[in-house]
Amino acid sequence: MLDVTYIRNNPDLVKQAMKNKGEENPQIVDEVISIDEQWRSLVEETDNLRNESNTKAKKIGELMGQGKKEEAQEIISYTTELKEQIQEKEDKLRSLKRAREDLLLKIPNVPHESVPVGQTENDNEVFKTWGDPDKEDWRKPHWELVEEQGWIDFDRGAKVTGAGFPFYVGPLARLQRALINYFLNRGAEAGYTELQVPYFVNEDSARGTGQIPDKEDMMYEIPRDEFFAIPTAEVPVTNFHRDEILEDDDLPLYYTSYTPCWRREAGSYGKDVRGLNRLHQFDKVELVKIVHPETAYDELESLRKHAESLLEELDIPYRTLLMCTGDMGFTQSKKYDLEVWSPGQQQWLEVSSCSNFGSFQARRMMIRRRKENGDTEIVHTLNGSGLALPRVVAAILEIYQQEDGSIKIPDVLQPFMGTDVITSEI
RNA sequence: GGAGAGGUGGCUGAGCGGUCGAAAGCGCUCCCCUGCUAAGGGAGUAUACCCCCAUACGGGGUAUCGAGGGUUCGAAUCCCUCCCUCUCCGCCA
Repeated sequence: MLDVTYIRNNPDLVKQAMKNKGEENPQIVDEVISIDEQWRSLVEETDNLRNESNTKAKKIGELMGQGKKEEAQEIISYTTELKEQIQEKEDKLRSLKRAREDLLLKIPNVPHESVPVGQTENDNEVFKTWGDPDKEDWRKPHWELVEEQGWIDFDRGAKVTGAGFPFYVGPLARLQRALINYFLNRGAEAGYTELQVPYFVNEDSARGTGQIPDKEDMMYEIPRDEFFAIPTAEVPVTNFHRDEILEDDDLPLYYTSYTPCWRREAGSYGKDVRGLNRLHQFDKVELVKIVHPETAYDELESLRKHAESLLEELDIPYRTLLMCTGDMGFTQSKKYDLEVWSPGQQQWLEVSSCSNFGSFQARRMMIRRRKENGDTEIVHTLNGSGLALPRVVAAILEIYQQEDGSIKIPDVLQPFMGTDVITSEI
């Protein structure tokens, strides 16, 4: 959510940002400003009436104390009238505020000037390519391999829960655990504090990071207890500091957290959901930063580099995309996607998305910092995956597979695996 | 799940229908005194929003005493619903 004052002072800039992001109705900027104006003038009127009412109520108290009941009674009949007027205005105020809020929630974050303007994924900029994607490849897609070897059981997963909830068996379960450990350790080395978090969150938290309104369809719900299963660790981790005022000394805050993630993925079927490409439950190590507004874009670069370094250490070819305005998402001001090369599928798979949200999330969550002069200021938040497991696993299975169907283990994972190769016999 | 107690400012803790945004203590900040150490004196010290002044500073107002609703001219104080914490019982990893 953007600051209304900011919108009021920069209406054209916000409208242009909306157009660049492919939003169709930039005129809601004008609507917000108009409603805000009405709201503000009504606030003033209402506050004045309340002031009068408060003053009179005190007077009544005084008179009652002195036993002057009749005089008090006169004022009471006046304040009773006042009360009705106030109530009327309060109702109007409430509906104006809600209308303003509804519109504000429809205005996306303003992209940073370094973000390329564009409509679709074709306008994203290839920021960096690392390693050598093998375009002509004999290797099998990971789903064939894992089924042959019995490493991932999609069918039993479907029996036990449903499609998109696989079992990882034996060496594959161990491989995932190795990756989780590796990612968490690397996060710790880079200064991220590890958090173990609740896997269900309440409505306020879902609202804080922007899953609701609008995106509630992505989440599994537990209606009886009014919880949502987290679609990413971002939700509990960022909400960790909701409604807090942080000291400047505390900033920047870096957190990392491993969690399963649950996503309904309603409406996505077809070939890009094969195997590990898209699941309803998957594991992810998430990175979250809460930072001083002035350093946010530098923090985004270091976040991106950290995520990239993980892929480099695993020796997996990847490319980094700088997302264009139209493809970056509603809440982001700048975003990089990291994609690994899948030789078995001959395509790129997204394994991380590193974003700067500016003050957009923090404003909804009221995470602030204390400035030198005592004022408060909304902080900036960032997050990125470091990394999402299934597609990294898919890439490892495809890149590291050998002709006999065994999988070499990347060097950095061997200490966690206790072996340098996995075969069906393990 | 059952029974009881409670949720007040950074913390401790008063207040139980009017003059309470809230005593007192602690902590913190600034100033004064004291030539080290210790101690003493004074002032300040929640958040959000609106208005004035105007971009620093300042002034005025409104709301908030777990959350939401209600009673009342007036609620931290009374009533209702919900959330959370603590104690005992039950259950359990």
